[in-house]
Amino acid sequence: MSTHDRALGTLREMGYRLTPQRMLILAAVAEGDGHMGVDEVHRRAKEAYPYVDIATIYRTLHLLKKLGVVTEVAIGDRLHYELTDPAGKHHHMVCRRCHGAFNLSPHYLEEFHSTLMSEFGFEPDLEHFSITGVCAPCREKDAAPDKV
Amino acid sequence: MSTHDRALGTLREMGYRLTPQRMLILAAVAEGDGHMGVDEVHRRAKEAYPYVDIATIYRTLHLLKKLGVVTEVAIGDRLHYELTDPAGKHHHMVCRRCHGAFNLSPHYLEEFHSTLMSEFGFEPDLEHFSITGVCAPCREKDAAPDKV
DNA sequence: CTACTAATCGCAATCGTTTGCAGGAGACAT
DNA sequence: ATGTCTCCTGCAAACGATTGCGATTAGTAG
Repeated sequence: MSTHDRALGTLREMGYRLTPQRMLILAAVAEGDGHMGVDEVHRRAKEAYPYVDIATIYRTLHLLKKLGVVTEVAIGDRLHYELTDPAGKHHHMVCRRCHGAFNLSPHYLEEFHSTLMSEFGFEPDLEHFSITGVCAPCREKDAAPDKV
Repeated sequence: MSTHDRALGTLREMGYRLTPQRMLILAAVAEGDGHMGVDEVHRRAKEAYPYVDIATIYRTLHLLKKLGVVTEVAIGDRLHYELTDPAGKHHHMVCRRCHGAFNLSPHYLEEFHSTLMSEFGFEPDLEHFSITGVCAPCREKDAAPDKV
């Protein structure tokens, strides 16, 4: 049973209707490898059913996110979506140059989390967390620019 | 010489024009205590000159940010602006409940920064950094709800 | 002070996202 | 299969933010 099928079950269990649009949108996110932009989900969904409205894409992605079926990732200043990783949560490092997204184990944030808690009593939301920066390959390119 | 005056000088030095609108907008940010939303900057600027367009507010704030005169802070999902802290950079912890913003010394992120560098060669942008979460007072309120 | 030039502005159009609303369709009982 | 009840959808309007464009104006030179 795929993550995708299980997600359809989750919808029903939580009392939400299983509409063609929702199945289409979920399928689109599941088929795409990695993070998908809203417009790409829309484009894919329209291939199967041209009348899906962009508003439905947004509403459905928000619903799936609320159910924990998909995860929201900020890439640049746009939100992207991916099937929630069943092997465990992870964060993202997003490269400002190439817009590549790299997974980061939560382990690297544990200490930071507990420091904020003990020092300030501040409980940070680290689930919806992505760090912008420059990845190693792009930094190398900057340091030693190729002949143009 | 105030930070505000120095900022006007910075504009001229960098070859930008010193227009009434820019002075108004900078004054609005300087007068406000702490982070100001774009609409509040607009409202204040309009008090002195009712024709300032919201587009000018955005363009000017982006310019001032590029010059390092103001700092952009994400509060909730809206961007806010404050005069760049001359006493040194700081990050923000923003409470998801009360929308309060608390300063965080960069010191707390140093180790995280160097870990990402050494482990992944990833150079994170930690300047434009704010952490969403729940502050101590709001957490207490949650734990021991008052009689309504 | 006047004239010139390009930066800057206000306006309006546009973008991506969200929301209100009326009609359409899942789910469930009969 | 039919009906009933809501949830859900598509449409269009609205929102905050950005951009193109012609008009205005800051800065500089004469």
